[in-house]
Amino acid sequence: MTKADTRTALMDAAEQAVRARGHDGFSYADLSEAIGIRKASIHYHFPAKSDLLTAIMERYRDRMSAHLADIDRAHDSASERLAAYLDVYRVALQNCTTTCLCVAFCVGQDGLSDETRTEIGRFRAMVTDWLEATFRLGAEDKSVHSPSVPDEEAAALYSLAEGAQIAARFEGKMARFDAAIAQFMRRLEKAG
Amino acid sequence: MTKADTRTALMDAAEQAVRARGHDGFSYADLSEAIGIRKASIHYHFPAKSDLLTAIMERYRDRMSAHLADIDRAHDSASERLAAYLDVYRVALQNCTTTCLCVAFCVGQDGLSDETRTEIGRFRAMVTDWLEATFRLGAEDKSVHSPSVPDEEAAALYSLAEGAQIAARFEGKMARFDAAIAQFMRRLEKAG
DNA sequence: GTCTATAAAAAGATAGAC
DNA sequence: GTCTATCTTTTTATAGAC
Repeated sequence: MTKADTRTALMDAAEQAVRARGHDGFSYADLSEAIGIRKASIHYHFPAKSDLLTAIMERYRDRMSAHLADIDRAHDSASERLAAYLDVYRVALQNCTTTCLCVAFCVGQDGLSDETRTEIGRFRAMVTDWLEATFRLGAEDKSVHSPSVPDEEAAALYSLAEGAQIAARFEGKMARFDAAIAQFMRRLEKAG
Repeated sequence: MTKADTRTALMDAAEQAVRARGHDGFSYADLSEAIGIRKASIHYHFPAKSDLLTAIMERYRDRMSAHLADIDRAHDSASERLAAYLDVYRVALQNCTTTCLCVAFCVGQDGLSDETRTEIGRFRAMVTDWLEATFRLGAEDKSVHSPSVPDEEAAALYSLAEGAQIAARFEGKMARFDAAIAQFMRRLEKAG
């Protein structure tokens, strides 16, 4: 394993752990067991746990940024883009075993470093901006029914997506996620 | 302080701690400092931490049950009841310093005991049932505009309320909560 | 009921050999 | 880069005096 490989493996294991158990719910010992490396060696890659937490949040933001760009490339209408957005959150549930990293971090955020919280803030701002822009497009291309003001639509859909994850994760049923977003989905013009 | 008083003080401190930092984000040492009692003494009231967590979730369910009954007594229309419901979640934010206990517990739930999780399940079922019944009333009394099927409305509003809490708590702005629910609020008939 | 004393285990982190 | 060894602090919990 190269240095980069080990680093990636550590970040992968840490991200899964945070999403499943929260940032206080796992230790370097857990990662040690997960990827087969000694506890002390992890400190070479990430001196403090907060460095690791910041790194996975930063990576998540990059990933989401790429996701949103892909969505814009793949779909022209606001309705298709918003449906694809919700699908990202749906997939992140991993059959109700995890939430997205942002939801997992936001609870108990008082225990996070300033750096990690800054990353979360950047992530949320990016998603909110994209949603607002997409709802503005929806007002233009008429693909979203009974539209409200874009910033309220953005705030509502973001909250709905995260809340739906919490519910589905707790109940262990993907159907719970789909039920929560069903009403919104009916506001979207079917792709023709 | 009587035994009951100490028990209550411990539960109050624990509930605040879970809502602010998550169930892994506080220890008996924190409670010890908060209420002025030795760590060891806490074990007399709650032998294990999981007993304490279960107790506060159970109490929260009782409190919410009373809340919902109060709402039904105070308001006749579905629209007024749903507005009052959202206000409960608004108040629970305590100026963006805490979420409701249910949101705080649901993230990192894998670390909870079966007993605690059972209590959470009962809580969620109770709230979902009440929301469904209230949306059925809304279909009757026409106080909710463009109604969908009650169970989807219930799932959506529950998720919206919890997601709005996460957003407002992270951003530290009550306005964020209000923005997320604004669209829904406009579907409600103003009280006359 | 609450205290002191204690302990076993876990967590985050560092030093230095290889 | 990863290891062994070590350390400090924290966490949860128990025993027994008062």
